[in-house]
Amino acid sequence: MKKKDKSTEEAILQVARKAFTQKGLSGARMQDIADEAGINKALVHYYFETKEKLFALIFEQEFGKFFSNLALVISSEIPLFEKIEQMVKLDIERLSQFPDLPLFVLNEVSHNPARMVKRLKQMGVKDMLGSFQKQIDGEIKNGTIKSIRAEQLLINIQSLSIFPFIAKPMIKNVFQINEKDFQEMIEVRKKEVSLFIIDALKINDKI
Amino acid sequence: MKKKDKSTEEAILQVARKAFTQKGLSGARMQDIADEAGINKALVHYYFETKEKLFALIFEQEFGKFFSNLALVISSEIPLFEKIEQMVKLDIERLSQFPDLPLFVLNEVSHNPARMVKRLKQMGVKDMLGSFQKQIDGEIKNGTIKSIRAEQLLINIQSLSIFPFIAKPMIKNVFQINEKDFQEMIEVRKKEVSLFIIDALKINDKI
DNA sequence: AATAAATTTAACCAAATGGTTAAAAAACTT
DNA sequence: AAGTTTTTTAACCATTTGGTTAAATTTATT
Repeated sequence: MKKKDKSTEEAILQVARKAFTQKGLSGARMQDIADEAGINKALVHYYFETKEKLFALIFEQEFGKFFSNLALVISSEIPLFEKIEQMVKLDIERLSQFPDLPLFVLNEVSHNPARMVKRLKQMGVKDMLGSFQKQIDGEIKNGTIKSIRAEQLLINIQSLSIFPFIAKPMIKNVFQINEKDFQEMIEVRKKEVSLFIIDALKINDKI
Repeated sequence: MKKKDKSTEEAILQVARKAFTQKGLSGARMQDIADEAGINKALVHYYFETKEKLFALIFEQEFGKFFSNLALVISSEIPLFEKIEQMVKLDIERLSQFPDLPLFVLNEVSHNPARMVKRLKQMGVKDMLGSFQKQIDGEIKNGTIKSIRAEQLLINIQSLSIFPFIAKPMIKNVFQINEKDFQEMIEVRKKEVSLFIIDALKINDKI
């Protein structure tokens, strides 16, 4: 039986997303996608032609999610520390919703860097970086924060936000915690990571 | 023609490692492994029986590398800040040698968490964590560092060290840098990440 | 209701893939 | 040198897999 509340196309996309994010391009099976969507395999091809095209579609969507709103926050006109707080919060909340996202995106970008190039150009990455660099250089000159390159800071922010989701099964095993504990740990991070970063940046004006 | 400087078995392992780390379990092909090792496919099975067994072997080796010496440093009897420095240096130097390591290990752990469980027990992870927690709690009581949980600090250290390697192709594209630039950036991180962490921990004794 | 268009399916197909087998070749023993 | 064991290969095999086709069914259109 088929649920008609969602169109067939949507149903396929939803199932394919799950399959690809969990098993990757080579690990996912068209037959499984069809089965799980409750339809014939030929129908998947009817809507999306090839596995590669279906995958490319999913990848584009997920790649978009991966960067969603980040550019907006980075190039917004708010104070640096506030901006860091917002970036961390945004990242962690987004990833709490889509925990498989970063491993999937980074994995596929590694296997096929070309796939990302087009999409990156579409988003205004270059401008974004320029304005952020300026803000940081300003703060450094003001003596508000220690000297650091914008790229390094950006990488630090993203590392601290994203990595725990990539390493989730490892973390759960190493620290012997269950899903609930993990989510609590993430909640703690949502508050503490931005403080951690800000503390690392602040000038320690000992007298 | 075959190079006999390395035994066939070793040659297979070497080629298989490359294949699996780059393409994953489902993406790698036994035929490709045989071809690249310059031998017949049946010979791969002669030495390692099945793809799964060959993969498991490679995974164990790489998983070992992933944690190599970390336990030693964590449970060593040196001051906290020095320990952090050593951990970061160890991590980044190891990953500079094996850049594909973290994505491969974390990816496969995600796809099949069971694979890691045995190996984790072999290493003394539990004791390691206990002693580290004590050291940190000591420093907190001493007023040397801000309050933080050992797990969170450990995750922060690993995030900052490992993530850039996982995101390498993304970073190279976003920041428009080539391989050499990337390696220079990593060199900078080897020095700055530990300072970043230590600064984040230090109490800011403003008067 | 009749017709046309879109959707869905069952049955196939060719290529790829992990794995096997039996024989040849190489290395080792005596 | 003859015999034994180990290593290596060519040729297969069964299954899986992405993809196709032609017919059936459902959904518009008139």
